[in-house]
Amino acid sequence: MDQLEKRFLTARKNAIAADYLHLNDMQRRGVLATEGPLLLLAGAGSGKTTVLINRISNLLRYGRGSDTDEIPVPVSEDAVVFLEQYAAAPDPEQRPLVQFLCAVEPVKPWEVLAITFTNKAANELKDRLEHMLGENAQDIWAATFHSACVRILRRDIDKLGFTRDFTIYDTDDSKRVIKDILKDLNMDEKSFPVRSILSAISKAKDSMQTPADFERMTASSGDWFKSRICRVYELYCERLRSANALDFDDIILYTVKLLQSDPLTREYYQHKFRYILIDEYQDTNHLQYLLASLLAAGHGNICVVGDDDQSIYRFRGADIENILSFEREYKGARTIRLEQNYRSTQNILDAANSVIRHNHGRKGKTLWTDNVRGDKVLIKTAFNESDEANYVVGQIMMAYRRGVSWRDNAVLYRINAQSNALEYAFKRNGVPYTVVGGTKFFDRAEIKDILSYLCVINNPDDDLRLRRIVNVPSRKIGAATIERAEQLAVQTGMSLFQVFQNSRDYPELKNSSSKLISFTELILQMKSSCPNMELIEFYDLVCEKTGYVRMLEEKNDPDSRTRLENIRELSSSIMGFLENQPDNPTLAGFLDEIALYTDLDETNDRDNSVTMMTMHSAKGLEFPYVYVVGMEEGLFPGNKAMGDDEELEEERRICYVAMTRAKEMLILTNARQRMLFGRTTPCAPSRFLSEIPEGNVNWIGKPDTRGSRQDLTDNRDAHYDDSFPWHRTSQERRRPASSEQSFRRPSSWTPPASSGKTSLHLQPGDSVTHTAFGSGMVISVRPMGGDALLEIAFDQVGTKKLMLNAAASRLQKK
DNA sequence: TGACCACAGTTTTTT
DNA sequence: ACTGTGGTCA
Repeated sequence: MDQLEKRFLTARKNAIAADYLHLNDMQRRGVLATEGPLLLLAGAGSGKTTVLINRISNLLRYGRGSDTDEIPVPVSEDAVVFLEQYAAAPDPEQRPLVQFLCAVEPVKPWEVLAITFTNKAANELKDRLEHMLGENAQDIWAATFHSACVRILRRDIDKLGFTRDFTIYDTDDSKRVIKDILKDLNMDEKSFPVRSILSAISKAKDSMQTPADFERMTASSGDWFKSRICRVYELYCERLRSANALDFDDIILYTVKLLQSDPLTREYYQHKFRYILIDEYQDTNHLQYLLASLLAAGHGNICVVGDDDQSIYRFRGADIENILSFEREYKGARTIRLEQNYRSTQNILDAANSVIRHNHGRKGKTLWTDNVRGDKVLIKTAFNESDEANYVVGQIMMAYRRGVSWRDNAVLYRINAQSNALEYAFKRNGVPYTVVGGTKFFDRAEIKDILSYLCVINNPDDDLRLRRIVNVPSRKIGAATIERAEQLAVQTGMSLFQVFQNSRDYPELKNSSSKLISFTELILQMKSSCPNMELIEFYDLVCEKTGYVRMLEEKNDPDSRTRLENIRELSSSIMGFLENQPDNPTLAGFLDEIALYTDLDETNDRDNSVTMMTMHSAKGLEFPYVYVVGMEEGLFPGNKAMGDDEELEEERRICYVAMTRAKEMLILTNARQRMLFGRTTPCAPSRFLSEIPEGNVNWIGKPDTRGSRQDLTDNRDAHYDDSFPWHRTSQERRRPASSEQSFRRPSSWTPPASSGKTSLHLQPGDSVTHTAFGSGMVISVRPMGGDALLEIAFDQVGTKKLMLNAAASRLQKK
């Protein structure tokens, strides 16, 4: 290689790097190292998504130009000089020419596969890519493991003996199947809990054990218990197969099987995906690892991003070993650590680092930051859970008066049950809050019912969902009838629906035959009108013709009203689907989307309330003020983790995740006694608290330095007197540049006045009574064209959105 | 076939 | 404390 070529290579690298000067050194290395296996260890708040996005943009712009010594075209002195100048002083105008000179096989969008775990993450990735790359980004496969696999299976699953219109069973569907099997096998649900059977099956699938493999394994151990479960597993697979259904594990499992068994399909995808990126690699299970390595085997360009310290999903199969042994699995892998944190203050990071250092099975990373030292981490020991809740709400109210928005606060807990005491205190003090998690929209019975109708219309042979809705609303088709029909279905090999249709031919169904047939006709009639209608009109038709809506209207109690509203809500998510997915606006397309998309409640950025959620749900989020409650032995770490090192380390990682959510201020609280599951028990402070260096904390009411009497008597107002390190105003504090700043409001902020024709003036925090929904608290008021959208948290029926003018006559301010 | 009562379980959650 | 479920009875 001559001198000029050497100069060219250096100049090329520098010129490409010049496009990424806004990144720090490590981030830029992650962007430019395009070839071969790469492990990106991205600590909390280290700008991981930014690296992913820029990495993809680099691939599309320059291909492997930044990471190869190839020189595709002869080099001229002029070109080298030009690049050297560009690298020294980049001029955006020149970029096209730079791209022309530096690119080595620029990557096509459809050659990139970017996999995430959640739809939310996938969408965020897509949005940011589109923002950076424009239309081009549309063709990048940015998807969750499951949606990518469904896409692959919809093309080729017939090679595995399913048909391409397979349905997807969610966890509830799977449970239903297990329950049915247990009944058939005369097995007791108490000795064989559905949950643990399901997890045993999931585990077997994760290690690619067929029921036969499973049997072989258990036969040698002679474990009767396991052999029963094995039988259930066997039947479970059979039933899903005959229903042409896949559960969530199957989606990955069969994709792996397909790729393993069918060379053509395998080679197609291995060739197609030149570059593979996998986010949150620490959360992958064994099957997902296999899938990734199968796909990457073609070009070998696999980049995994993750943080072993944030692996908190062991209970659902995540195998931390995948990330720990990446370098061993992929020869020649490079590792880049992103350790600069842009989120938290020094004190918060020091505290979090010290806690996580107590773990052994980890890669080892130490986060550092340029941010200010900030306030010390605050630990508050409260008397009991309601004292704790009052303290938290009091601190948040004090901060509010100083100009901190409600939404700048998050309260994190280990288990959902802890939210009760908090909600009570927040309600009583009129502080708006939102609980994340709990019952999901798509888990509500009425939603499942309506979706089941749609599934059955889409595919009448879907026995499972048919059974769910055949008698809802009541059509006088009872359990006995269904039981008999089911037996016939098994005997004849027909689906339940077919048996219903032919019920006149079977004496044992004679009595209910007319009811059954009018039901099947109802379904078929709807099915035939489906192709001729807009999906949204069809939805209304289904709601009406099935009598489901009428059933709820006739009941007319608060509960039914909520259900009706949810059904209407579902129609708006159909509209959302139609907006986003113009390519496949069919019923089948919608059902596919819905099956993998459980998380439609986009967190409303505009409503201003304190967020309450589990530490698990908080992963990936950040808040200026974070309260972690329930820092007690037995709760966090939980009793179930005691004495199990692996579990304890997982709890510690959860603690690390929770602590690193905080940007400015971290408050940890524990109670000296707590009522949980109806029992009050004394609690010792969590071991994690003592793992924080004393220099980084300020512990209020540490158990051995203060009596408990005081807390008992004036816990209601105690929080106003507690010292809180407010020695600096939040405006003086240095915060990293981020979009979160934009919604900070001045301290004089008052909620927008409600407008409109009524004399009712409401603002967040007001208590109201509604003639139908009972008493509640106004969470937000948003003016809207002469009217206002109210969001009210009712004590009995949950949070509702109402239009002020329409609701005014039924509302009264307390 | 539907209503009522007793009883058990109760981490964390996505797809 | 609370909720959901399964079994029993009218």
